[in-house]
Amino acid sequence: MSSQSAKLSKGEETRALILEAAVQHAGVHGFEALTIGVLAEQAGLSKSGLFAHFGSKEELQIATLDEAVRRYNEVAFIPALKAPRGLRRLSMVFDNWLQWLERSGLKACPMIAANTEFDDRPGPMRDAVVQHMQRLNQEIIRGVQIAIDTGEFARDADPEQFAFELFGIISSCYRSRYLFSDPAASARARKAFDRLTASSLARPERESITRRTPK
Amino acid sequence: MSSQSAKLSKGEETRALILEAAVQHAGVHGFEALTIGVLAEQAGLSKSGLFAHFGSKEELQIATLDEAVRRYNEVAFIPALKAPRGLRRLSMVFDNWLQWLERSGLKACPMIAANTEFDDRPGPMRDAVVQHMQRLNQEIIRGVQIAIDTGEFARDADPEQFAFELFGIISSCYRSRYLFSDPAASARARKAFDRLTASSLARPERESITRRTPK
DNA sequence: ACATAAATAGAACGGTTGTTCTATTATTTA
DNA sequence: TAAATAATAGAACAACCGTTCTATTTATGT
Repeated sequence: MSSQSAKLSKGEETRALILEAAVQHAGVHGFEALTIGVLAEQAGLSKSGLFAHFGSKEELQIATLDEAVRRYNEVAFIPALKAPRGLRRLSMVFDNWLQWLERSGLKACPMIAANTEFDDRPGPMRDAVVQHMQRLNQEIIRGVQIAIDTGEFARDADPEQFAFELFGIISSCYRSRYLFSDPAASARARKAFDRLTASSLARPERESITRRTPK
Repeated sequence: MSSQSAKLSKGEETRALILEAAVQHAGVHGFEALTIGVLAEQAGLSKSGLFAHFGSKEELQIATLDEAVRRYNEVAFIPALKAPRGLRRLSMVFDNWLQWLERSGLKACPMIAANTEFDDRPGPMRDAVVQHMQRLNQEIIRGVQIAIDTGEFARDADPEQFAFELFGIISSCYRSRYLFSDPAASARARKAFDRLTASSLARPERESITRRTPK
């Protein structure tokens, strides 16, 4: 089940090795702390040797973000597409999202780090973050639209609002986990997600669910 | 209506001036980028002159975070306490939270920056962040509990779950605003908040609200 | 195997980092 | 106003930053 390219040139090989360390480091210490020297030592290279692979620190940062997103898609998003269209797929996208750090062996999420680090600092790095996040947002919106099409969600459900709230749940889950060290974080996120989907369900189903604890 | 101390010593005065610049800088560029040199230049001081006020970079970071939290309480949280107990107060806490950056003239939120920057990096700075955020979380929980006591919220409403989701809405609002530049961000946050409170309302009210668009 | 190209090392660059000194001013207190 | 104290400046420190060179080693295509 090895997914990609058959043969890596020496350059591509070490580049991948560098990005492995870089993704890990960026998540924990941020993209600005992604220094050439530290990274070179961590990868067993000289500063100039590592530098030659990217040409500038900024390009290294962008390459690291790209790699993080690539991994997210590989271990979380794409696998969720094998779930049947509609609510179940949406639910799997959500579950995989919550688990993607453990799946890829990361201690912290580089995407979230990049998000807050560059959301108010114009430049190529910010542009890259915006592009990636917009795309992810669009995927969620599309997933909701599909759930409307299957008839599971109400026709007047609001995909953009759904995506907005979904991002919020993920954010809060990360804070609960890594800042508050709350073991119930994932359960709370699940509960929030269920409440979110319940409010989007087509009417007959929705009533039956909101009333399931009538007393 | 000038709230605090009558007279500032020269030291306290420049310290406040430094922290003004520091809070602004930390929000945009992060707490690690809170360098002595840049900050000294920005405040019109020598490096060593500024340094003497804090003793270490770490203490400067902590002082900056403390100042940011103090301001948040001053312009957002405390003013919301004059709203009547219960849902209306909770609603005002939420509104003021969404507006506190403009109210204090900040371009980015230092608390959120600190949150993602130190959530996975042990040390005194992380401890300070955790403490502040736990306290804020506790205030929200207490606000929900009050709304239960007034009878507005159902007796089985879950204050911790409410706080969890509230944090998520705020987070998502910031991303929508500053990363996506979405002018509808605040409106979406409001809508999410209304949906959140609706699901916590005492039964009679809740039914009347969830059914307000029966068709 | 050999020529060509790619990958890496090492030294050096000016600049900045946090921090520690010693002086020298300002400010407060008596 | 004089003495004591606090606030600030300036120079120096080793350590690191990103980047640019020139060599030298290693991998690649024929």
